Amino acid sequence: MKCLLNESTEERIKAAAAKIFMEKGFDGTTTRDIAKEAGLNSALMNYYFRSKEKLFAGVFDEMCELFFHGLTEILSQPLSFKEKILALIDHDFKIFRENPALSNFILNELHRNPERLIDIAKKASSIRSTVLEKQFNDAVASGEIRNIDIKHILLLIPANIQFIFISKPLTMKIHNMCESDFELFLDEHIKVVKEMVANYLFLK
Amino acid sequence: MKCLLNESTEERIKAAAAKIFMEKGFDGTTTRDIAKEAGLNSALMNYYFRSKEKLFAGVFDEMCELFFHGLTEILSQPLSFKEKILALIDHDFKIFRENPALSNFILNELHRNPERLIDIAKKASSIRSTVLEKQFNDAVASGEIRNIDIKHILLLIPANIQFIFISKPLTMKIHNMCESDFELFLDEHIKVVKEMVANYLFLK
DNA sequence: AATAAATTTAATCAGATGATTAAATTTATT
DNA sequence: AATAAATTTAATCATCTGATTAAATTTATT
Repeated sequence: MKCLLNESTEERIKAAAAKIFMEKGFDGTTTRDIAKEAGLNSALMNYYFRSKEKLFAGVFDEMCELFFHGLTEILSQPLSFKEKILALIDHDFKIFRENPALSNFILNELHRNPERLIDIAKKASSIRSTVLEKQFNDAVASGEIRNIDIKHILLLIPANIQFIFISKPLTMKIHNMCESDFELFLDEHIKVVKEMVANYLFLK
Repeated sequence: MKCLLNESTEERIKAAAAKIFMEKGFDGTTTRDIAKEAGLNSALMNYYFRSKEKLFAGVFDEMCELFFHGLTEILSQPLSFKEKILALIDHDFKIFRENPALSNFILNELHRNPERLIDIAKKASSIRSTVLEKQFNDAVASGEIRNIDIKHILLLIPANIQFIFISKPLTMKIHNMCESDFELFLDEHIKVVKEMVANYLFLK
């Protein structure tokens, strides 16, 4: 019986699982939660995915692709280093804005379960690109970019993009923001971030 | 029977709970985990704290005090706005460095359980201080501080201090850092952060 | 020293959880 | 149309979990 909505059962389970795992984390999510969200019977988790853990691993893998998408797509493009940074900021800000729980989900899971790091390094391989490193060094040598270790840059960018989403509940509460206030704040904040980063990193 | 170490049973349970909750979160922690860590019998959770939830609430409350300590202690001191920012950076960096899992713990819990925000606003009350706001406005008017909404500053500072700890597992993996490499990186990074923030915020 | 109160222990409970099972149903193949 | 294969369902299982219970032990009080 193919489902009512022309979506396969497997896909329905995965979509429901992604939603609930993102909200409640692995431990806080029961197979019955997922089944309810999908409108299916909980035995199907095991029929299609063998275990809750394997279902989670699949969801986590896909979310990591999304998390690192900016790095993999932007940093390998034929752009100057400066252009890459600005493009990365725009790209990542868009991704995280569309998936506000993503960062918290991935980073918390890495605290909870460091073994998942084993597979994750591959996805972040573009960070370790020697091409990028050489490009960076040339930009420093030409006086275009501030002379700091590239590792700091690769931390400053996600810090200033992701933290606002990680701290969203807190920020909204402290400043009494409704959802639309927060959206306006996001628009402003990304401008501040770009200005600050440019001001510090780009010397000419 | 007072325990071997001259610490009360209640304190031993709380300390063990804080440790395990910080590692595994609420859902991932069992009362038996805590009992084992404390070297006690799990029925004592209920004897002393009535429930796992109440034990957690006590631990969470204390961790929030620590999380907001910089804000409550530094922002109310008789310092210029600029001095406050620099003092806050140093203070917070020290707190989070000593408690690297703190930020992830608090912020993830607020995602998982937004009801905890009800009590949290009180602890962050110094953020909403009219004294601070006036001081900030004066500093802007005198051309000392960049003219942006203070909310952005109150986000940039924790972003650049806390994110490095939230993303610690990932950063260490990506850059193949051992613990001492990471400590060195921290020393460098805080310098970069201070320089970037000063460069952007402080106009004279 | 005897008694009361507090604390601790070990066993047990009721409900929840991931997983399994077997039957029912649907889809695919002959 | 009959049969086989795949999918779904509902019940059940074994284990775990927070909580309770009653007995044992320790500490405090008289």
